[in-house]
Amino acid sequence: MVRQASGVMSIPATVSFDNQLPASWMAHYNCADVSMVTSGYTSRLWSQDHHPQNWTKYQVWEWLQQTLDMHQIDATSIPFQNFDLDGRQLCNMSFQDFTRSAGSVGAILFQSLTDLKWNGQYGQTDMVIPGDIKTEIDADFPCSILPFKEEPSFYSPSELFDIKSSFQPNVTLASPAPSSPDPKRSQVKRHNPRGTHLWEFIRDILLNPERNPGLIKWEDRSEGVFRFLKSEAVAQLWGKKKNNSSMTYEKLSRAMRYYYKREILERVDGRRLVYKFGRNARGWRESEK
DNA sequence: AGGCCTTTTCCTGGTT
DNA sequence: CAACCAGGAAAAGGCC
Repeated sequence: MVRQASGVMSIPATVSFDNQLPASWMAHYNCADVSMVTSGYTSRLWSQDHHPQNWTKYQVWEWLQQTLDMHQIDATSIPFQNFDLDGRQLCNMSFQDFTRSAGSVGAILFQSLTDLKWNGQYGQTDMVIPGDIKTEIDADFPCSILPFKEEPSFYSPSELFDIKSSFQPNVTLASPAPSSPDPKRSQVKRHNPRGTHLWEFIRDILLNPERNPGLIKWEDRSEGVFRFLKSEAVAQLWGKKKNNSSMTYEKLSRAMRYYYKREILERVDGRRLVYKFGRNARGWRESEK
């Protein structure tokens, strides 16, 4: 049987980088309003009225992640702890500081920051994404589509609600960063970026109510119970993300059922299209203190 | 190269 | 009957 290529990306289930983030980042992350972070955050991050100079450490971290994602650079290839800085400190770094802190990737980071400082927008120089949706795509799909699609515009603007996972630290980075900038480790590593797991994709739709066109809704926000309103539409969107035009709710739901065993989801009996986040699902609570 | 992991695909059978 | 739900089985791909 010939099966369709799907361009699947996956992340080891066991990855966690909670212990790699500087304490200050985690503190910020824990205190952050998740809905703010996932919806308007990225656009605010790039906007003129939020100059890099004024970034918090957490925003620096966000920028770092998104820039790496844009360039398909493995996040583990740079020592994140060298960027435990706020925006002011970051803006004071010279080109040499960047290369010292991140090897060859430092040049890319320097370029990104320079663009943001002077243009208020990144990607003026080398991005191939056309038009007005560029920034939005970059921000919203930091690690999903660029690597496989030459033309990310296959996402129509209406589909550009945030499907992003970058705000969730425990899935985006895979392994401990090296303690010092090793030139070999710091080389640009062109491999497939971390994809988003299905449950994260679902979660991120839920966390963007204002931009989620009635696909999934919370049934019980505090308990993590949610319901699919447009099951096939969600499946189609998931399929698009995976470059798989034959995705259906039937198949998506099979993948969802595999999460029961791993306690990422809990079964909700007797209610059609209803699921509940389990103890191993992260990042969906309003406050995760 | 091979094993692990997360889906994807298909299927049988049951339920709403 | 259509749309779901439950899982088994096998395989696709990606990653290490």
